Amino acid sequence: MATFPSRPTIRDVGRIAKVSPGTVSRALRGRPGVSDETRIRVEKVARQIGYQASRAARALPAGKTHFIGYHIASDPFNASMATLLHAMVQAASRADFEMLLFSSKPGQSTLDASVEVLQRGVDGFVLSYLRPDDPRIGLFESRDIEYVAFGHLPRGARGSWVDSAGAAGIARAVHHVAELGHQRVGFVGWPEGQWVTGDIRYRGYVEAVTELGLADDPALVVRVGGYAPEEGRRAFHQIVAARPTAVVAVSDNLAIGVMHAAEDLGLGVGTDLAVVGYDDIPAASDVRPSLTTLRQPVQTIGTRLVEVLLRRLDNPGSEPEGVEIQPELVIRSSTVPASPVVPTQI
Amino acid sequence: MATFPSRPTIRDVGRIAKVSPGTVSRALRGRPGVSDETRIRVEKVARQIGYQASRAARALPAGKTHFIGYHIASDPFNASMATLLHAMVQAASRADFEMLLFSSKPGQSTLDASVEVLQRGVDGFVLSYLRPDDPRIGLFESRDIEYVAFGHLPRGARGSWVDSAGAAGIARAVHHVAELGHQRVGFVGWPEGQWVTGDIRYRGYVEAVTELGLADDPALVVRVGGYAPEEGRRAFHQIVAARPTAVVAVSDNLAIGVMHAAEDLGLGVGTDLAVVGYDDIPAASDVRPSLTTLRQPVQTIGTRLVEVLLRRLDNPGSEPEGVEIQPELVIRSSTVPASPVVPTQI
DNA sequence: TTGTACGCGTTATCAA
DNA sequence: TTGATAACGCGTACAA
Repeated sequence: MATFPSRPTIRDVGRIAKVSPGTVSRALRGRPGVSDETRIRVEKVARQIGYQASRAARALPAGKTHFIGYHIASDPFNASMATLLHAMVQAASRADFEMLLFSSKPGQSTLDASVEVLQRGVDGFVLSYLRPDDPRIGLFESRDIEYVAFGHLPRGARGSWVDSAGAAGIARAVHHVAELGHQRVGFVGWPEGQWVTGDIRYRGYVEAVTELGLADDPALVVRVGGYAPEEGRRAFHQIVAARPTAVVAVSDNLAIGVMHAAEDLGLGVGTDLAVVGYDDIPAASDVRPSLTTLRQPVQTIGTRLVEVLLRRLDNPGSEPEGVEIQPELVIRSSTVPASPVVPTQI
Repeated sequence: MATFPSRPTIRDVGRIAKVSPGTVSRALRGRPGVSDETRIRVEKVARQIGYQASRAARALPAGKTHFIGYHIASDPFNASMATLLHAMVQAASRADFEMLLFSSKPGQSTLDASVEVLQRGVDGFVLSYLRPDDPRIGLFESRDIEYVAFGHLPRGARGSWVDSAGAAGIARAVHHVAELGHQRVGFVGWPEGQWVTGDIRYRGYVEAVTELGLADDPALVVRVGGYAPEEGRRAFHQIVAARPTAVVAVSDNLAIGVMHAAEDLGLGVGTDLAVVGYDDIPAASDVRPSLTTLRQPVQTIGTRLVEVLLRRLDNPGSEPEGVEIQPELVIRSSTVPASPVVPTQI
């Protein structure tokens, strides 16, 4: 690569390839109206001098920034973030897009932060942590901004989304422990109406319990607002009086908290109490007993999110897509046949 | 906020505030030559109509993109990534900068990926996973590109960096287990010369062992190339013949692997074998026994990284800064007084 | 203290 | 198939 004193521009390419800047642009962007011969020559020169179009200069006339915005939350328990982001960045780069990270300034709403980034220029958004009444949806839909959500959309939203099949997944978990002989299956979830995805997972629990004729006791259900294992621990203490012999949680972190609570109470996880998580974060295989869980293929999800978004960006009129990915039940040591004995009381 | 049909531009602000676009720019960017009265009026109008300068239009004439590039690696075991990125994004946004994520395309080197984003336009880089002979350093220094590294720099590099005090931290861990009575302390590290930070941590181990007069047996030291607990597990199997009663690892994930190996061998962690990790990832408090570890304040590190970089971006002539942050030894259940009994043999 | 005019690197339009 | 030219929205000299 010839070393240039400063960044080579489209004019440099043009001068060397003996064509006008306009032709260089057409050739490199794959637009029609360029002879194959010229296109090849231009591409070769561009490669040789290491030409890369300036983002800014490209965005200005075209009105397209080639940026995808992602609002990053402060969630220290999200162990899969690195994987998700990496997958998104990879998928984006394949289509010549880049991921722009932003977050809310202290006291600023996610909505306002999104508006700010939007005004500065992004072509679309990937949304996480979506609430049922999330104002971002209204904003984007009213302004025709493309978005795709990680997680099912609330009723009424007409956008694209990618999610693991939460209802089916949780139902699968309930079936699994039921097959092991458990009758009283607890559920540790998030507050109703907090996350769309959380509500769906709860639905899977209810459906499975009903279908299987398991104990349908409201005292077996508990909801927590956060993500930390500690919340799962407190949660289990709240339902232990209802004598669950198995617990299904909406996340691995909460499930690990349940395991800690069992330890507090002298209950043996796997023996006295079966526990199932959701996500399959690395810690799920690190804890002892290792945690049975529903594996969410985060990498695939990240890739699909971006692919779906880019497809809509390419043809704005197209139908929104919803992609559901079946989570895989990974059976480990936290679920073994139910103990015939009633668990120890506190 | 008045709703604009499309993005409000600097002209819109000017028209409403009854000043020229030039004055709007000067007022909003805090440049001299604007009366306080005018500046306040302009700022008010800008706020009212929700004006945000277009990134592209701003970058073009100024030659400054207000982007910080970060090469995101695919490391599923990096549980702190979300926290680090969030801290960096926050710190950047305070100074009106944004974080741009990029990664290497399949088969592409980190260097080439960096050159690509650089040509497209970024003002500086935050570097992770830095190797002693990392070619990025030469590139950036020869082209006067500002960068700051998460981790100590290799000898000869003259850039800024932020790191936890790895040598002091590991030494602190060795002192801790020595105080508990351990004489044969193993070390699970990365291959020499692989990561600058890894070599420094090893130095802390050697120094402490020497200073304390502990067993200085090469068979107590083992290095692994990866990050997965499984690597730590294999590592411990390799050094168990040297009869360590304590092990210090360069990461929590490796330490957790050591705990698994102890389980394989029927050794009780905390009783037969003391284990210390590094990082304090969430899983460190999830495993049982909970893991004693050196807490790396990732959030602080992320903030400082960006602050240090921005300071150099502001005054390019300034001296590079090196910031060392003391890790905190968090004592948990994996380190208890040494057992008087020789550990079980395989 | 403020306004005007130019240019940044690219893409789109229109003419050749 | 190609070249010339006019934006795109902003920052900044320079002029007023």
